[in-house]
Amino acid sequence: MPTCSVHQPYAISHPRRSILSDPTPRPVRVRFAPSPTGYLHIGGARTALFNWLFARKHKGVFILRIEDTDQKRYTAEAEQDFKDSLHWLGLNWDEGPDVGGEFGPYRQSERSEMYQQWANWLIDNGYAYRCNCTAERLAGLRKEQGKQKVRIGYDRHCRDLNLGPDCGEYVVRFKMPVDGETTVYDEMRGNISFQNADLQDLVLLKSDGLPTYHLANVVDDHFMEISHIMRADEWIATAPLHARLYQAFGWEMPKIAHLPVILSPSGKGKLSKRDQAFEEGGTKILVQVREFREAGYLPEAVVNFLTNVGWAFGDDREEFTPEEAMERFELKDINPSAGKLPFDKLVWLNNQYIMMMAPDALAEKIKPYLEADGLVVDMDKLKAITPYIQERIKTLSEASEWLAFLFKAEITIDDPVQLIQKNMDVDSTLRALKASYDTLKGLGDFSHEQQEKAMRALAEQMGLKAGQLFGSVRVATSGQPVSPPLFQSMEVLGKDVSLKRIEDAIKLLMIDD
RNA sequence: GCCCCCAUCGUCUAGGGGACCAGGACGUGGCCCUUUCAAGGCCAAAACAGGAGUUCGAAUCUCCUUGGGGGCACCA
Repeated sequence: MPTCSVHQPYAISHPRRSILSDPTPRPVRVRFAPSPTGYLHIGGARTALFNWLFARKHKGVFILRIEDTDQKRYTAEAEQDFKDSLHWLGLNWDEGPDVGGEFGPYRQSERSEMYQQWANWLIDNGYAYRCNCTAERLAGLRKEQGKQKVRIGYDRHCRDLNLGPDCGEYVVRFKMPVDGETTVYDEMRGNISFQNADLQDLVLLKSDGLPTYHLANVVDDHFMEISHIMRADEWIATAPLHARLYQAFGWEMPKIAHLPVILSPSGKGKLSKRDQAFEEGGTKILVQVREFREAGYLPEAVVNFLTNVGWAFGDDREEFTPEEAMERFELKDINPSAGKLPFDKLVWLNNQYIMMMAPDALAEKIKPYLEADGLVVDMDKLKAITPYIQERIKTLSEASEWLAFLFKAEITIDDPVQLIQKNMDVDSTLRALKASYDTLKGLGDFSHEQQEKAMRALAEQMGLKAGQLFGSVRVATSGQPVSPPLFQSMEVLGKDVSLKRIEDAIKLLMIDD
């Protein structure tokens, strides 16, 4: 028997908003309410995106709310990453930490008093109760249930004990109806029904005085006047609890839609940090938004990409702006089935966006990635060459592979054999390089047009195919069998450096021979 | 084990009873273009998970099976 005093329930009248009787449609207010316990996950970003799209479509308000009630897992660094990532994607919030708003504070740790107050209200009105079962008892219960291959959860030991606030360390649990059923209307799926007998008396307030998600999200959504909830699939199972909570409080429940989750490319479970190590068809699997940024994807491409997973623009269009998407965005059009991210499509889309950019703007975007790879960037050179790599790079970070030879004083040719083109040998290659050297040296105008004119004539004169002659010079000047167009490259490289490199290649080939 | 959700080409999807021997995109293969690599153009292979039912008619509606996913915490 419990040793602590029995708490007598009493009814109090609590001031509360009643919007039940208000027939006017609510203004659209939606929120992204992440728990910053790690870096922003791409699936979280998709949830945020859909909320944002919906808010913008309806000229509503998009709110960022930080759910930091799990003190053990929350980190400030994670919260910063969430904000940075959201900003990077262009998903700006109208209310939230840093921007404020009249429904704040927007960090749950700053609202604990409110949750306690409403938890007490539930107890006082017979909708919830204190439970002082120890963690050991609960663990034992679970173990026993596991042994018997049943899972009925908490046994409601304290449900009718009417424990008072002086019963030691306690949690507050919701008194779920034991019979009947609870139906939740999902905007995408329609009615979802649960037998109350299958539901549990979940914890609302933890023993540290902080609320669980269930209490906090209901109280906050109500007082922040959230009109529509769009959250991940995994919340379906607890949706009936939330519905009962709204009912107990006498509050109107926001309309709700459960977004499909993103699956792991491995085919096993949800996409998770564990998938980061893998790749698919040569494309690295990315999980956190910051990884997409680091890998050189453009935020516009990522947003476009994400919008088309779980929802489709229609008209067989793959490329569109957020503005175009928000015009058509409807909850009912969201595909309720979970799916994988088609990374190959992102690679393609990113290249499409890169090709659409103004070359100078692209050069500016590329610069930091080159510098991150240790290159000292000459902006004039970069801008001059950018138009020629624009259709070749899939990501910004790939630019280094294409351009390093322009920004390095010395290049190395791994294997001199690379200088020798198809159907050629050392001698013919040496002749070709020497003739190219003389031809290029004789040029007064080192523009790529003049180079090409002269070199084509040379090829013909020597009885070589353009690819043979140009290939040797390409390797000589760039150190690579694959490079941006040869003459444009040499123009940017400059006449002196180009000739020097051809000379070095000739020497290399002679020594090697 | 129990509860819930989901199911169209390899992948992302269009499709809301006849307009579908199922359309698009990525990827894949082939051809063209071409100084490499790309980009671009053309062409091709490729799917309604299975079974019952409703209906004159089903990818579309219902049920069952199977498969996948989620949940069953003092985490969100």
